[in-house]
Amino acid sequence: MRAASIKDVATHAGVAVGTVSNVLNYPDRVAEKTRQRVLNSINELGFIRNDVARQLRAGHSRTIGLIVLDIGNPFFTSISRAAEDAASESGNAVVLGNSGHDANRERHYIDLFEEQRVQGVLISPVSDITERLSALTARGTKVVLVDSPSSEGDFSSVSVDDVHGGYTATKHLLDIGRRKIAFVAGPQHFHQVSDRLAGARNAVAEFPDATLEILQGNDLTVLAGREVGDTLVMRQQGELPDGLFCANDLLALGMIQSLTMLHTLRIPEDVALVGYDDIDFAASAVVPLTSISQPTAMIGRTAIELLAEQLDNPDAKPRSVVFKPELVVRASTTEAQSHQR
Amino acid sequence: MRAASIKDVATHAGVAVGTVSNVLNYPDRVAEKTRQRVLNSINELGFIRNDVARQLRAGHSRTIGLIVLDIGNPFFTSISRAAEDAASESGNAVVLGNSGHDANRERHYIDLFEEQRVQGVLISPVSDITERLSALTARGTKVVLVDSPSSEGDFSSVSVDDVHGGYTATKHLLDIGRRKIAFVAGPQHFHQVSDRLAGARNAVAEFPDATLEILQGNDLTVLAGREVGDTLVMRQQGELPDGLFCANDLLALGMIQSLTMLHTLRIPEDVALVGYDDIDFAASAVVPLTSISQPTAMIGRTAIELLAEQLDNPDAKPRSVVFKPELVVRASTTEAQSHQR
DNA sequence: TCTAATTCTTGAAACGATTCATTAGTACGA
DNA sequence: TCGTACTAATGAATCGTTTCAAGAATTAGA
Repeated sequence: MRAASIKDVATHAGVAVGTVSNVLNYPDRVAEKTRQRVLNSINELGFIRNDVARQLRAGHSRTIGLIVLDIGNPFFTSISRAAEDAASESGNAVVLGNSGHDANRERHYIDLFEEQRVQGVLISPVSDITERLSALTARGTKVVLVDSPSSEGDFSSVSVDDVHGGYTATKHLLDIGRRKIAFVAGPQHFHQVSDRLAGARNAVAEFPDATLEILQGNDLTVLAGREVGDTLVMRQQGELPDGLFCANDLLALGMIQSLTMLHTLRIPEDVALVGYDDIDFAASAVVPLTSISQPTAMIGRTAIELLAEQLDNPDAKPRSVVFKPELVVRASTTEAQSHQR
Repeated sequence: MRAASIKDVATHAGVAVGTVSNVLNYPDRVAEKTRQRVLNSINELGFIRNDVARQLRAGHSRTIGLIVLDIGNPFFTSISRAAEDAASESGNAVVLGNSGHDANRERHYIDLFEEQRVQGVLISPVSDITERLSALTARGTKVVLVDSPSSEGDFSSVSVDDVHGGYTATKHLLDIGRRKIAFVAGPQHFHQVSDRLAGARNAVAEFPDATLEILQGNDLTVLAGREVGDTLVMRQQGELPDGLFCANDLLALGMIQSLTMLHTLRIPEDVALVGYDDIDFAASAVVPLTSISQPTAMIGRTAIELLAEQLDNPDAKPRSVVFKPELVVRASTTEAQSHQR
């Protein structure tokens, strides 16, 4: 009941193991007649090549590890889907690990991937693990940072200019006349949060009569957004911001939920709202959400390409690609509520 | 620059390779002094165990393959997260493959996983691939069907009683007095769709004055839901259904989007709405969605357990677990719009 | 001090593929 | 018929572990 090996096939076909291997890898080195005989044996025995043995001999696998911060966030789902597609074009598979913003799980996955001798690791880091990643690189496993700029240029990286995105989002609110801006934050040690806030600050600084308030959420989830929103709706009318910029779309969806609950506040008339990431659910929210679109498909694909670069030319300098995010205007910031899509 | 092997460690520590292996796998077979010496060498050389070689020797990997229908659907994300957690408790890793309802990609992943000699495959099948899966089993790779009942009892399976779920959803609409029911379908060759419809039929049959209409969507996505919704809002007032049951939440969210767009229809007063899956975004929709909750975490975890069962006892009969889904009532079907959560 | 029992350590074999230097076989021209 | 040139096929070595029978070293008991 043991799975058939190349040796079994060789015996069955009456040839040497090397010949079977050639049939699989260099078919035209083998005479037509022999090849047919071997192929028949392969079918008859139900032989499936053992990739583990192949990898051992080759010294590396056909696998790429991807470690994301939150698989429940459509932003990362979308990236991983793109990475998977791009990788499979070159015959590689992507193994997905979900750190869930937990440094221990992150470490666990790095260890696992290194033991599995993956070709490379794409990672959206939770914590500062430059050291661990350098060790990885030193031993030959390539690393590409995803959605995180390379601090010292040690690694290749794909990222999106979050400061610029934060600026764009906030500038848009200011441009439509809002002056009492609030930033709905997530935990500020997430660089995504602090960078977007920095951008918001830059934009507000350009308008002397504008103010920026920070509403602290304790996570980047819908629930956290609702919690922040609930505190907001309790305020006096005059103390409300008229422009809200949320650190991501999940927060923004939670905000919408809270703000529309009592039907006392109108979006965007009373409060205009901008999210970040432009996830699919943002476009299909009941008040379609203006958001900052990140090219997730490009991010995933580029990560794979940067990795391929490193693999093809081991001495290549790491390269960083930074995308510019784009504003997508929808009903949550447009007074004339057009219903077009 | 080649990664250090166990042999390098042995040389460096002045012991035999077998001893290094023992330090890693059976530490108490090795004298304290020797063990320390070996551990030092391991650290100094930055040795990382090569899991590929280990697997080759062991004959199997520590990896489990999971093939889902749509990684963009939070239903599957949630299952895979649970499976991953459960697997990691026993030191196994889950490799995720996304078939995207495409039979070719499905086949591709099965091949890949078999070549990688994964311990087992958890799969939510697109097409009827019983034959291919039987071949897998015959060669020693265990199979567990996920969200799909085992047709002939050939494989272990975890599923949820979709007929019952469809019944429950529809019965709820009938119980709150709705009689003109419509089922918003996805492609009917998805068994999830046809089963839920069957349940809906059963419920409607219990009420002589009730009717059931089928609105055909061409996918199980938010966009498809909007398309169906758009055709619906064009209808005359009298021809509208007063109770809608959507084949899944994504469709339902699209429906809400369309129905509320023109502010001519009220949910639930004019049309009550029930979805299916109870994804996170259902609870946080602006009209919180009544839905049929599936125990996704349990599904993922149980799939891993069923697999473990097969692995521990290769002769164990396949076992099928069927969960009952549960109705979760929210504002989309409750006239007295309570704002509690 | 000697023997027996116990604990440590050794190193070759095995896992299943690929590689590559050799050998075997074939075809052709002289 | 022989030699040359080429194509096919062979099978041992290799990748980095784990396993395990056997040998070496240590300890305990008398």
